[in-house]
Order: sequence, then C-alpha cells, then structure tokens
Amino acid sequence: MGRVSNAKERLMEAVSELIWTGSYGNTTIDQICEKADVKKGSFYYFFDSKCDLAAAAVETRWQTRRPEMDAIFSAAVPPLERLKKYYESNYRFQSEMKAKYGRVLGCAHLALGSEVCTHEDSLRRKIENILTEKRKYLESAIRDAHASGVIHAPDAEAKARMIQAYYQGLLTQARIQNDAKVLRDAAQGVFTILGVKERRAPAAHPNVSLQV
Amino acid sequence: MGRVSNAKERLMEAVSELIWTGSYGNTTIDQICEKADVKKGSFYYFFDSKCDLAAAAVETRWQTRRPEMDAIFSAAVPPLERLKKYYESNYRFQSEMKAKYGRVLGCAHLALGSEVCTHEDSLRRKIENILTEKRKYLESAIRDAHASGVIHAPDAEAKARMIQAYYQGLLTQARIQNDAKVLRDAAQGVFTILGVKERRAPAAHPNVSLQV
DNA sequence: TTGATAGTTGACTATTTAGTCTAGATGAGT
DNA sequence: ACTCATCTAGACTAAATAGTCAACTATCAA
Repeated sequence: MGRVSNAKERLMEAVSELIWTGSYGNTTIDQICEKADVKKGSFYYFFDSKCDLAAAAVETRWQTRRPEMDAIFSAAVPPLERLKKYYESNYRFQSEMKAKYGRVLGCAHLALGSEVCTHEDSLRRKIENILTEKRKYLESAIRDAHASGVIHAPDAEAKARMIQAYYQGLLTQARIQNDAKVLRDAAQGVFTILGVKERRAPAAHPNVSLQV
Repeated sequence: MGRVSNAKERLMEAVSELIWTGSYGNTTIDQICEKADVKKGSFYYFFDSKCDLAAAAVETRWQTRRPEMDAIFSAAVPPLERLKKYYESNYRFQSEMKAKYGRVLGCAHLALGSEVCTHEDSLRRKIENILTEKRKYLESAIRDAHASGVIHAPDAEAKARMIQAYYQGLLTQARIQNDAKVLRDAAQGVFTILGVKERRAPAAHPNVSLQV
C-alpha cells in the first residue's frame, strides 16, 4: 500500500556509477541525487548517509551479479575452463567500460574498499565479505582442478588467495594506466601461478577477436 | 636571501600521512594546514591546490625512498636474496605502521592512484611513472636471477609485471583487511610465481622473529 | 643598515555540502 | 470515495571548504 517508487534503485544505480567512474570521496549527495533524478528529501527518506547508500548499492550489485558468477563457475564446466571464461569475460567487460566511459574502471569493490577502509568501517566490512565470497569461486575451481589432476594444489585456499591477489593487482594497474590490455593475458598468468602443466594449443574462439 | 622556512616540507609530510592513513578525497586543505601547523595563506604561497601538493609530496617521498631501494636491490646481493629482503622489509614496515596508526596502510602510491586516476590526471601520470620505476628493480633482479640460472625467466619484464601485480594485490588486501599477516609469505608467493626450484631450508635469520 | 626577497598571517568572500523539515502528492486496499 | 502509508518537493539552515588578499615579518647580502 502507499505510493510506489523506484527512487531507491535509481539512487543505488547512480552512486555505483559515480563511485566507480570517479571515487567515493569525490562523489557528493547532490551529484547522486541529480544523476538519479531524485530530490534531497527523498534521498534522506531512503538512506541515512552516503555511506549507507553505498553499502546498500554494493550489496545489491553483488547479489545481481551472483547468477552470472554461478554460471561461469558452474560445476558442469571443467575447472580450468571456468577460470579462463571468467578472466576472458572480465577482459571483455573492462574493454566495454573503456568504450563507454573512456576509462578502464577495474574492480569497484577493490577501489572503493581501498579508499574507504580507514574510515567507514561498515563499508569496509561489507567489501571484505564480498571479496571473500568471490574468492570462494576461485577456491572451488582450484579444488576441482586439483581433484581431477590437471594441477597440483593441495592447499586450494592458499592458491585462491594468490590468484585473487594477482588479478586484483592487475585490475588496479589497469585502472591506473587506463589500459584494458593489462588484463588480456590474465588467464595465462593465473595458469602459471597454478602450475598448469599441459599446454596444448587452445582451439581458436571466435569471440576472442573482440579484443581492443 | 629572504626568510627561510620548512613549511613546504611540513605540508608535504602532512599530506602524505593524511592521504595514506585516510584518503585523498577525505583530506581537506584545512586539515593539512592544521597538521602541518601552516596557515592557509602559506599553503597557497607554496602550492596551487591539494592536487599540486600531493604530486609534490609523492615525488619527494619517492626520491627519499630511492636510496633504500637501491640498497635492497644492490647488484652485490644475489638476485633472489634482494627480493626476499624487499618483501621482508616491507612486511616489517607494514607491521610497524599498524602498530603506529592502528591500520595497515598498504601501498600509498597504489591506493592514491586508484582513487584519483579518473580525475586528476597529473597525479595519475606521476604515480604511473613511479610504479614503473619500482618495477624496474624487480625486473633487474629477475634478469640477474635468470642469468645466474636460479630461475628460468627469459622474459624478465613480463615476470616483473606478474609479481608486481601479485604483490600490489596483497598490499591492497592487507589494507582492506587491516591485517599485515596477508603479507607475511609474500616472498614465498613471488618465488612460486618465478618458479624458483631449489627449496633448501633457509638459514634462520634472527630478525625474522620480529613477526607479529 | 638597509633594501630586496621570501615567507607569514588571519580575516574575508563565495561556494559547496550535508542534513532538516513541513506541506503536499500518489496510489493500494477497503 | 476514503484513508493512510508511502513517497516527493524544495526551501531552509548550519557548517565546511576552497581560495583571495593586503599588510606584516624575518632573513640574506651588499
């Protein structure tokens, strides 16, 4: 009952884009409201503060992305294939963002987390949790790969931490350098870290030609 | 001739600490002035803006740190030993920062670069250059290690990029998680990436016992 | 000693920003 | 058609913030 609205969703959309294409500290509530076409009064009707909104937006975004992650990391797909698809799709995505915004944006969670972790502990915790959840996908793929004998990785968690750190580093570099090519060979780097042995020439995929 | 002052240096010191322990966007000129005990008028006597000051501070800090890097990466030291010392000293340093500020601060360049790269291109460029210079130390050590046969790394630059990305990822994670232990086994991870073969038990170093 | 140079001071303005408040609009259920 | 919960509008305040300015002070070098 009562009036209906999607202003809340518009605000979350707006703040996500503003933080990602800019930064948390550089984003003002007025900007968010303008971008979302929502008046100040409505903002404070839904949220207590910028931090509160950002936390909600981050959470919502992550829940939205989850099915995509579940698909990529489906247990029906051979484990190393999952990883390959994951890094390839990310590379495509970052290239698209560059085309759309003129900037390679990297990982929103990581950039935001690094910026706000020293003040805004609620946001920090939320992001830490999401990064942990993300790592579980990697960990599970590594465990399966180990079980099937294509890699030797008795400590899947440690390996997952390694490749997550590596890829996060790449994403940050890509953002700073504004260059998606940094991410092009991520899968190969990850495979090196995992000590993937068999190096048969991969079949040519038609979608690889998209690379910028 | 004329009046002498170290206000410029105090301002650079202050902004470095404020950005590192907080963030660029969260740091105001008033705060910087107060911390440096410098009045607004003097601030604008020396610098045009916060961005201008930050760029100067970043540059100065890096030049100050250079001798330390040169010592750690001295050609007189066996190449893998250089890397080990580097990551160990960083681990110690981050642990000290945690003790001092209550926070693991990670890499100042990286955090700042990631935050400002979309809007403050002069700062972005400066940081990109410094990160490239840092990588050269790694690259040179890797090249030497390859030449001496302790690793196989014909493409030293690519390997340097890999281990830099990996370590940058760790630093960001350590910052977000506020936990220096993330960095404890960095050298081992780097050696895994480099494919270091010989794994003889290392001699116990007295300074290793410092670990938190 | 003096004058030119380098640096300092703090009050001042103009904006931007976060956050509040109240009156009103809208629509789902009855 | 009524009602009430939900949402909106936008003017308002108070504070924070960036940036300016002109008068002042200290120091060096001649």
